[in-house]
Amino acid sequence: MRASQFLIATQKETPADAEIISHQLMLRAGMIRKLASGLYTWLPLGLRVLRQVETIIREEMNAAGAQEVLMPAIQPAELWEETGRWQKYGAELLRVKDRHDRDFCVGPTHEEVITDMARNELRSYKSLPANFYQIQTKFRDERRPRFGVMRAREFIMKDAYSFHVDRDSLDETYEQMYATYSRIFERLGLDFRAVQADGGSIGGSSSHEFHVLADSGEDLIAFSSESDFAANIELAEAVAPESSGSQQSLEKVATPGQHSIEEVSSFLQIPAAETVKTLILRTDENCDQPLLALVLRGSDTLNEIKAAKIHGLSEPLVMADEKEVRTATGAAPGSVGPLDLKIPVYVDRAAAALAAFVCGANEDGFHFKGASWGRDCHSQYTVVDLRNVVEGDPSPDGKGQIQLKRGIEVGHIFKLGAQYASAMNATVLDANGKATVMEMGCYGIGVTRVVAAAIEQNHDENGIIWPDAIAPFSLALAPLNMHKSEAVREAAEALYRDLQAAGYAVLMDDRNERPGVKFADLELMGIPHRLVISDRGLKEGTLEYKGRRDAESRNVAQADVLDFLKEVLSGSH
RNA sequence: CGGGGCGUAGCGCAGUCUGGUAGCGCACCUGUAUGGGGUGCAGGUGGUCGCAGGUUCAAAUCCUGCCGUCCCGACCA
Repeated sequence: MRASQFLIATQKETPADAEIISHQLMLRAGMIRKLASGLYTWLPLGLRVLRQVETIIREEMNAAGAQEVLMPAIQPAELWEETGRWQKYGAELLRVKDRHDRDFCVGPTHEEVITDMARNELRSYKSLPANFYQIQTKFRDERRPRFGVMRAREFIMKDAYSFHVDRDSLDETYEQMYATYSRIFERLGLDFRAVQADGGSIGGSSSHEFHVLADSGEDLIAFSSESDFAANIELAEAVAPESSGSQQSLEKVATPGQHSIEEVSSFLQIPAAETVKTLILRTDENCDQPLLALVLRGSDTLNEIKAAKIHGLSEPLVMADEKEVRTATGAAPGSVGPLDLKIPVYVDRAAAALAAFVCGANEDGFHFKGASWGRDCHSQYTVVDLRNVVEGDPSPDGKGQIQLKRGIEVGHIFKLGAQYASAMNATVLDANGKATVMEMGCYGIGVTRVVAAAIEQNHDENGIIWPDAIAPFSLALAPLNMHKSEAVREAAEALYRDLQAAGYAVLMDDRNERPGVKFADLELMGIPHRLVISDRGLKEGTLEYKGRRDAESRNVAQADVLDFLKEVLSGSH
C-alpha cells in the first residue's frame, strides 16, 4: 500500500474527551472516529488491525472444529419472550419496531437465535456435538459508554455456541475452547490470564474469563503467589482467618457524632480491622422480613456478587433508607450493630472470627467495645463469605497468598447447561430414540476490545507498538527525499515491488513529507518494522532498519535485505 | 438513571463574568526556500458560536427550555 493512496489521518493533539491511552492513540493514529456516544467508525488503518484479529480468531475456531455462521443483528421479540429475556434484559436491550409495529431488538447476544436454529436443524445425537460461531456486530445500550471502543455500545464480538447430548460432551468442548482461547490470545501477542469467573446474568454453572493484564483494566483479578489459582475478585473466595485476639469485657461507650468506620476507629483508637460494620439492605418477595443485615469487618469491602447469592436479598442490592434502618434497629445508620437484631443477620467469615470487636450499640451515639459473638449475640446469625479478598489474604486453594492485578476482560466462556434449550424446547433424539434437551456452552471474544487492549499493553511515548501478528502493516518503507532523488526513488520502488512479491504487508511512505513527519507518523501508527532508504545509505549500498521497540537503527546491506527481513519477521506470516 | 463539567472552524483552546467588527495554535490550500526527527517565510480557505424561544437598538456573551457530550456511582465482550 502506498501512503499517498491510503488515508493517513494522524493528529498531533489528543482529543480532550479521550481518557485512556488506547482511546487517545486510536484517535491520534487515525484508526477510529466517533460518530456518537459509543458508536465508532473504523478508518482504513483501524480496520486492517481488526481484520488481523478476526483472521486469527477465525483460524483457531475453524481448527477447533467450530463452524462459522452469520445471524441477523435484528432479532424478533418472540424469541426473547420464549426465554423470558424480553422482560428481564432491561434497558440495555435496544428495542425497535418495524413498519408493521412488530417488536424487534438489536441483538446484544445471540443465544435465542442460535438455539432456534439448533432446534430446527439438529435432530439427532449423531450430529452432536456441534459448535457454531460468528463474528458479528452487537449492540448493548450501555448506561455509560466510555474508553472509546473498549466499552462501546456497538461493538464486534466473536460468539460461539456449542450443543451437546450430555454434560460430559459439554465439558469436553468447554476444555477445548479453553485451550483454543489460550492459543488465540497467545497468537495475538497479548499478556493474558484465564481466571475463574462468575456466570453473571447469562447464567450457567461454570465459567472462565480471559483477561489482558493492564493497569487501566476495569476488573480486579486475584492470583496466588504459589499456585496457578486465578479468579475474578467477584468470585475469589475469602477464606476465614484464624480466630484472633483475646476476649475482652463488653463495654458501652459514648461516641457522639462518630458515624463512619474511620471516625469510630480513630475516636476509640482501635484499628478498623477490629471493628464491624453492619449494612442494612432491602429484601425481595422471597423473604418474610423487609430488611436484613450484612456484617463485615470495618476494613473490608462488600463483594456484591457474593451478597447477591443470599436468598431473599433484593437484586440489585438496595441499601435501606434512614427511616427503615431506625425501625429495624432502633438507631440511625452509624450507630447500628449486629447484636440481638430482629432481622436476619449474615456475618462475613472474617468478622465472625473476631474474638473482640467494636460495633454500633443500636442506640444513637453509642458503640460497644470488646463485643464477642458467642457471649454477647443472643440472636441467630449465619456466617458466609461476603468480603472482597485483599492482597496478602491466603489463597483459597491453601497455597500461597493473594495478589491483585487489573485486567481487561477480552474473552469469556460459559457452561450454559440446558437453560436456553429447555426454555425453547431444543431437543434431539438420543440413542434410545428419546427426545432429550441439549446442553449448551457459549464462548465470546470482544474483537474490537482486543484491539484497544493490545494498545493498552503495547505503546510508548511515541505511539502504538503493534505485536507483529495484528499490525496493520508488517513494515514500512521510508524513502527520504524521494521526490528529489532519483536514486532513492528507484531503490524504494524496486524494494517495494520485491517486498510485495514476497508477500509482505508493506506501507510505502511515498508522501512528499520531510523525514521527521514520516518517522513520527509511522511510529504513532505502530508499524513494527521500518526501513529507511536514503542517498546517504545508498552510496554505501545499505538501508537502515529499525524495529519499533529498538533504541537504535542498524544498517543492512541492500543485497541482503530480503533475507534479513525474513529472519526478523519470521513467525509473523 | 442520579450528581457534576463542557458545547465557539477537522483537532486543541481564548473570548462569556462586564452585551457592540468572532480570534489564536495545529491541520488544510497556494507560492517559495529547505530536505535525517512533526522545517522556515509569505499569502489564503474554512465558523447559522449545540438547538429553540425570550430580554435588548444590539446576544457567542444575559434569561428559559431542550439536545448533545464527557467525568463520578448500579451491568458486561
